[in-house]
Amino acid sequence: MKGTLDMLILQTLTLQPQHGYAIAQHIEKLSEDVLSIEQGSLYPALERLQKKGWVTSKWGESPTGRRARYYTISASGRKQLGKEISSFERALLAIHRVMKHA
Amino acid sequence: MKGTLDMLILQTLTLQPQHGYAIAQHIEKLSEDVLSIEQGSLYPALERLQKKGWVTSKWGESPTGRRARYYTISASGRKQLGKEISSFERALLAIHRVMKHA
DNA sequence: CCGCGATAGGTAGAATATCTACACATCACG
DNA sequence: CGTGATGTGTAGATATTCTACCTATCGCGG
Repeated sequence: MKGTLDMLILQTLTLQPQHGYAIAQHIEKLSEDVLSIEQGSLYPALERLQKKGWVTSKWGESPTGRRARYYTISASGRKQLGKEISSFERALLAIHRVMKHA
Repeated sequence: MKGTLDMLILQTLTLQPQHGYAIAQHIEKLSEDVLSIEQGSLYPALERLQKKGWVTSKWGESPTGRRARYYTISASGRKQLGKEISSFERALLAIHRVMKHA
């Protein structure tokens, strides 16, 4: 699904700060492999979110001992997430109205 | 919503053959003005659908007496619509699983 | 009669998002 | 020693959509 990556990432980060690779794995696993987050989408998306101030990041160490950049959702990020969820649901309802005939 | 325009157009054409302007109006009205189909998206999309063989078109006359190109969904278009609906629903479920926590 | 909004079709170019395909590095395991 | 998993990232192509135009006809109010 196009245009939902930011929302999915932000949602994932509400659980806990995570590094990029883990975010992608989390989403793929929860979606039962329906959604796949390519690296070429993931990292630009994370940069985008950071540039907008919706996430912050710092270098850390992953559970496997490797260097990893941990992302944390900010207050404005949570606000943005709320907006994205409601506009997503709004659009969904609208599509539903068109598709379910009438 | 990105990537759903083709589906919405094809769905609209299952009701009856229609010209571009009417398709856009139909979708906008049914969606209660949540979705808006810009001409710059609509006509390229119709060309795309035609190139793929999912719709056919011919010149006709609109109820207001103006020249208008009428689009009709083809058999392969209906097949494609089915595919798009199921992949849409599949993706939707996947997103739901990610968003509704877990 | 004249202008304007609605109806109808269309294009050009920019912006955006995503994907494919790389490159790099470390670690564990066979 | 090689391969797959973990981890970050970039370059370039592709696709879709949007903004902003252009053309033309019709009906209506002033």
